[in-house]
Amino acid sequence: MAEPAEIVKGCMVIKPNGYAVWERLQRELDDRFKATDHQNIYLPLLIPESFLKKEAEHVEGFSPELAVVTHAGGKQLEEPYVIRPTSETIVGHFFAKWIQSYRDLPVLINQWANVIRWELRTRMFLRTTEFLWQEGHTAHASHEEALEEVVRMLDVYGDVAENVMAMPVIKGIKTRAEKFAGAVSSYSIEAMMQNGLALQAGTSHDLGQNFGKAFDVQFQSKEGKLDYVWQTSWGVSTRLIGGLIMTHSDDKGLVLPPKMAPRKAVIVPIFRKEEERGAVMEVATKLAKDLGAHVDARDGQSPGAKFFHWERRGVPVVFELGPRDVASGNIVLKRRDTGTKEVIPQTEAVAKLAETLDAMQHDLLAKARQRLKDNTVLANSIGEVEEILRPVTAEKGGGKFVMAHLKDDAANDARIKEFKASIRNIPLVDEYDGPGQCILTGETVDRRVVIAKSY
RNA sequence: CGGGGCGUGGCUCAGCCUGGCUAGAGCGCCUGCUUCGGGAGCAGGAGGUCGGAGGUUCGAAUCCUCUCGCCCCGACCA
Repeated sequence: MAEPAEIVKGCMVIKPNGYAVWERLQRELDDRFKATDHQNIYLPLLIPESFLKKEAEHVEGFSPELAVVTHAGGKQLEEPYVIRPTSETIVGHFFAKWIQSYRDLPVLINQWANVIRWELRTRMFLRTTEFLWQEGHTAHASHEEALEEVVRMLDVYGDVAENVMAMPVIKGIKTRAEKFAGAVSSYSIEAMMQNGLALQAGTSHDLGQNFGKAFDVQFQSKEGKLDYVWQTSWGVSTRLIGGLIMTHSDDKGLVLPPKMAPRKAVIVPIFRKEEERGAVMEVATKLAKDLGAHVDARDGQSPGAKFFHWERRGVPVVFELGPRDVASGNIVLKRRDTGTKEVIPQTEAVAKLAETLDAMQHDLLAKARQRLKDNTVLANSIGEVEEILRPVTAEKGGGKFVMAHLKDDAANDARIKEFKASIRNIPLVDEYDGPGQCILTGETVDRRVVIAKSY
């Protein structure tokens, strides 16, 4: 799917199979953005350095990871440009130009782009120096409306994660210590990987009027009063591909939920003699058309090699078609996730494929949900939490989502960090026992939070 | 930035400690024949300024100095 770029630190080359998965994700997300009235735009890659500094918390949060262009055209620039780590500041500038009246609101835009964050430690797909993502930016006339947008887009992310990627997530609010630099509050979807580690799979931020004030984005209300706009921003990235891989893959390689698979089915033709070839290829070509499948007609590769090839790439269904099947009017269907093989009449192939893809999509989600459930535990003391999570590492696995009552306070986040775990989020929906006493401060908090080790 | 590893045909690496003949292997690639229902076999073949610079030496992939880069593990993060 991808390989390290090698020539550029922390970057990767996303190869055709990986990029095709990204394109599927883009399609699913973009359709939903459009369906909720958002429009795509494109903003500059470079941002004047001074822009970043306009929002104090924002610059503080991002400064350490900025790549800065100081020279261009053979000369030193008067003001350096920052390569965007995200575009809130540049959006702020243009919102100020575009918005004067409540009639101009809401502004609902999205950008598909690449960004650069000079992280100290990178990891394929999960944290690369450059990554692809989408960033939605909206401006609203009221805080209520902005908050609705924040939750609406979080729901879109949750929908794609669960119903397309078959990756169950927990929606919730980040603690104040973990929120986006410059936001009033941040919402996230958190997924659990096969090793039990958490992956922040998407975020949606309530920016309040912070950027509105920093960039002077004012509008005149119906009542004639001037006010700053209420903004949101939300994004998911190529990290989702990493999440997909780590949610479903097995020892044999990638497993793609049918809805994420660029190729849902492949037919591997099998023939021994030249005279068998014609008959097999004829049937294979015809069936491929009906099935929307790809025929692997490569010469010089044995059928066995082809089976392994597609298996490793996660193609949901591989059909085997040989002289025997041509003679009997059957075809062999192999399902990727379970590995089960079935001989079916060719006439039923189309229906059987659809049925199998549906079942696989459903089963992968069910399996992932079960894993999430099995690895979520309750804890009622900090000692318990620490005991469960301290030994967990990405390599050793054994990760859990530990549900505990904990107050949203930076000191508490810091205590959790002592054993390298973190508060993933405060779930929007409390599936447990409601209010309880904070395991650190003893104060009453209204629900349990998710504590885990994460990528 | 701290710790560790690596740079030698397209890929993965051996060779380096203890300098010496024509720099090797596996995989991949090319040609031919036989194969083909779970990674085929045989035969022949192409392909390398040993990351870069300097030094020591009769002689350097190997020793020394400098340098560049990448990967992995910790502190920041979608």
